Amino acid sequence: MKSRASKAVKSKLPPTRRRREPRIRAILEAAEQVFLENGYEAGSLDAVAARANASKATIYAHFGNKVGLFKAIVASKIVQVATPLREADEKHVSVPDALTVFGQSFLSLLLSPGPLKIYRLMVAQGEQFPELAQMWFENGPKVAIATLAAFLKEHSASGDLDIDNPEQAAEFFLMMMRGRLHIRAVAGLSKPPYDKDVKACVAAAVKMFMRAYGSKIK
Amino acid sequence: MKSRASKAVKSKLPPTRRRREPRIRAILEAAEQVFLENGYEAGSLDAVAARANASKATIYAHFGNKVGLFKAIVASKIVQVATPLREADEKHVSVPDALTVFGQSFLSLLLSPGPLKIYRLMVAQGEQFPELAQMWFENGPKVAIATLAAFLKEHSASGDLDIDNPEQAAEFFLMMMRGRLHIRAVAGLSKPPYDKDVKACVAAAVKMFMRAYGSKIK
DNA sequence: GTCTATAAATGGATAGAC
DNA sequence: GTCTATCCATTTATAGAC
Repeated sequence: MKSRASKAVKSKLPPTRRRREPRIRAILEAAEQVFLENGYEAGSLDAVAARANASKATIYAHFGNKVGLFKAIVASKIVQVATPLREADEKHVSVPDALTVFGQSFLSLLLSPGPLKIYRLMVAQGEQFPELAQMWFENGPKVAIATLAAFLKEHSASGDLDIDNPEQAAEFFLMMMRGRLHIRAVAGLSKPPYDKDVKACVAAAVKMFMRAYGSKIK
Repeated sequence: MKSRASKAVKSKLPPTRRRREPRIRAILEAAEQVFLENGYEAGSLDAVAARANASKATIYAHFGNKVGLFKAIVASKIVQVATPLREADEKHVSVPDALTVFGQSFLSLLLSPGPLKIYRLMVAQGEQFPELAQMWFENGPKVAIATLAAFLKEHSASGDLDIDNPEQAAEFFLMMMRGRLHIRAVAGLSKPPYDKDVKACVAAAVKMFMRAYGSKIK
């Protein structure tokens, strides 16, 4: 059923023409597809090899075993999907506007396919791969909280907000935005696009947040 | 390694002595253990049979196939762990006190082993079993929101609270309580007991909630 | 470095006896 | 209703050639 035309490929691409580490990139891409789509248990190395147009022996030569390949691919994907979080610039007029912009980009990221699949993997396999779970938490949730907390602390010092515990307030805001949206998405109960829901959730969360923490002195 | 002394058992328990549906109960219990502990893919029917001291053929006779057994066991477990949510009585003095009591029991439930494992299963396999995911959401998150929303609506009408959208406010409160606690627990990054964290999270959420929604007229 | 071929084990599912 | 025994597909992993 799953025939691979490896003979034809081999004749068309002589060894010298191939770049160094020729199959590694293909294997990594294939593994990302397979594991993120099917999970760790259901993702087979046969499927990875077929998708990468490589042999299983090559996979073992480079990654040792299934665990090694899984760790490599998930670790790289974690960093990859988390990078947008580190590019948070705030040059906005009012605090609510800044919260809205930040919130929308954060929530959109959270609901996009990559992070959603990583979340599923971490929830399902976190106990089996503690280092990955740790890495995911440090690069994802923790960064989001810290980034927002810094912003809140700043604007609390300047009198725009009235916040005792910026970290906690940041957590509250991020959690409130999620509401039912994220939980339903990860369980497969809702499908994209989420644009409209994202805007509504962020707006509601901003309103509630300002009601609680908006400076009364003005 | 996994030898089963089925011969001895058979001679000691004659057919008439066994209750009706003799092996079903044992199989169900074993399946709950195996699937909740290992997930759907990694949970094998061999393991279920061994734990139930039954044969795989008996499993197939009763449940048809692996999917059938999985659905049966998860559906029953969903109802089982969700029942405490439906027993919410509120006869407390102040609104903050009621929120605290409700919040603590809710958050403790959310972090206890059963619900935690069901959550992992639903996140990992939700797309594969939409009916189960639906059932879980209706019996879990939805009930929690509805219960709290009814309480909030009541106390908003009586002037204790100042809330436009009770459902949304309920969602906010439930999400705020969770904070980092739930996400870290499901990913295996923290272990019980959570008692101290639960109290702290609930107290913080109640404080923030009252700050936003506490009636100003009094 | 990469392949083909194959070993070794596991796991879902069934046939047939009792 | 339950068991033993078995089938067959899949899957992890390796040996050895090129």
